Amino acid sequence: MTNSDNKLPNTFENIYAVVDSIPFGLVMTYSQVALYSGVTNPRVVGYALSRLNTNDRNTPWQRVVNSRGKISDRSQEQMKSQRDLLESEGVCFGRNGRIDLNVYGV
DNA sequence: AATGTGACCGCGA
DNA sequence: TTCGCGGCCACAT
Repeated sequence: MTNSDNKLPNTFENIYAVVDSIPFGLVMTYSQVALYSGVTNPRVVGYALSRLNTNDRNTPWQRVVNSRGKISDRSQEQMKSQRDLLESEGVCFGRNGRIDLNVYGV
């Protein structure tokens, strides 16, 4: 066991681990994921998730939304699939496409 | 080593 | 209430 083996796992691994822990049917904001994974800036979480597209994992990326309870801007295609996936988990979207974080938040 | 970039967030208008 | 702008930090090049 060398000293270099003591270093913490890289940021992405931490982020993915937290996202993996989000329960079925619930959502977390980027800020929350950042907080729980030890990252200071929530933007990094979005960055990590965007890189997830290329790595196939069973990570429930759809359960991460922004602080307003809305799906973050991206291609229409991706946004629609995220919404579909969440609705299939029983998450209800309000009138302006918002999720009530007091109900579905962790 | 330096610069660019982003699935964010909070605040002021 | 919605919209625009700046600040933030870690990954990519």
